[in-house]
Amino acid sequence: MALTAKGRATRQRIIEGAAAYLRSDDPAGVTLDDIRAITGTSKGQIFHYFPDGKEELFLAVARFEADRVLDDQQPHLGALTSWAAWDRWRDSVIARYHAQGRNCPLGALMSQVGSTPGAAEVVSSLLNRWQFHVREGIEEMQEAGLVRPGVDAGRVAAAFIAGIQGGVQVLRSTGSIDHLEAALDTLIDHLRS
Amino acid sequence: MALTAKGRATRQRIIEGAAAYLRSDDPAGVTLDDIRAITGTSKGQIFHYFPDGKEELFLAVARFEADRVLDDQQPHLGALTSWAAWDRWRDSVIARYHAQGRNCPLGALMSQVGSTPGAAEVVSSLLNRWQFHVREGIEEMQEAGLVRPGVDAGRVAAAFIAGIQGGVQVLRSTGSIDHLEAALDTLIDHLRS
DNA sequence: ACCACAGTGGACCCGGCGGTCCAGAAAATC
DNA sequence: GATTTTCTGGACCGCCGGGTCCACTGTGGT
Repeated sequence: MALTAKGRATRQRIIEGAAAYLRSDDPAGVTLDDIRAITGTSKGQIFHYFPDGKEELFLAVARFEADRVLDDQQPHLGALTSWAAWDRWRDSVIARYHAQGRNCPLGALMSQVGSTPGAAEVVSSLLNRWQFHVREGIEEMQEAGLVRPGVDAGRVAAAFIAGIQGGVQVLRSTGSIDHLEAALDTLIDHLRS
Repeated sequence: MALTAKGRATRQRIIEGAAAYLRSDDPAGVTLDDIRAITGTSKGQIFHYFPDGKEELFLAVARFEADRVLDDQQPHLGALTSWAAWDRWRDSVIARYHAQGRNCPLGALMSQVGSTPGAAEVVSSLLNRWQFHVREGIEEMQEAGLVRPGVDAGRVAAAFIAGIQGGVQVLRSTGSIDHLEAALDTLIDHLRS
């Protein structure tokens, strides 16, 4: 399948349209017809660009969204070298999810994990990269003498990832962002102590 | 709808069978026909006991599972009055989810949240009760002088809930229980410091 | 013994959704 | 400008799954 410039544009339009739609609705209930309508395309095009149908399209959306998640935290996430930087990162995460409300792109991915095998790998990769950045940040703080050397950077980074994921999940379920804030603040406190 | 003893038994059989099945499979893909087959019943019975169909049945399952989640952590969760008790609780949570692997009853509930309104309330209530017990534990430890009074019990309890939820979610996505352990250990460490 | 109502089984209906197919428009290649 | 390839539109199909219906079988009360 060789794509022309026009073809690539259409394919991208489908992915981004589907992503936006999945972000704002129950992923399980989204149909190809919805996406067709939203993106102003036709069934023919969807299956032209994604021969394996829904699964392939959703996987492409998952990859697209996974990249967005980390991009939205930059440049803060990439340079956690001072307490002020940590606070800025914290604020950016809170702000992002606060704005997004209960509609989480990652949630859409997660719920696909069970069904499609490739999705698990996308989520896994995202989580790894995320945790890596946090761990780097902790280690840099340790080198700068700002965090106690006894702290296990890998372990605390893992706790951050868990706390954020859980906080977002609670946000999705209850609409309250308190848990996300509590998790971030408590763990940053822990680093400071 | 007056239920005889037999009726109640059948109704319960449906709920428990459905719960077990939902626990071990992708919730979104489970059909009434699956449940009918598993529980050895018929369509007629399902709609006899759950007139509103799938939604009502799933809600009943959700309530059933929500109770189980807390019951499985007892008696530890109800008496977090010493460091040893906290460790036992930690171990029981890890053991439970380790045994359960990537199949999480709460996950099934969560993915229903978007669709059915009642599910949100069930999850919300579960999370509240859970967090309440943890908070009580922290406060008791403070009263006993084992935890620094400066710790905000409510906030740290919220962080625990977030950490556990996130840890379980990572477990579901990647199959690794490391994040759950890291979250619990880091937060308990935080209390100890 | 009878009757009323709970319990049970399963055939059936119908709408929705993923997926197929093909014909025609646009565009690249020569 | 002819031909080949890509792109687009939409009619159509088949299956699957939730829900309905009704006939039949217990079962408990009087």
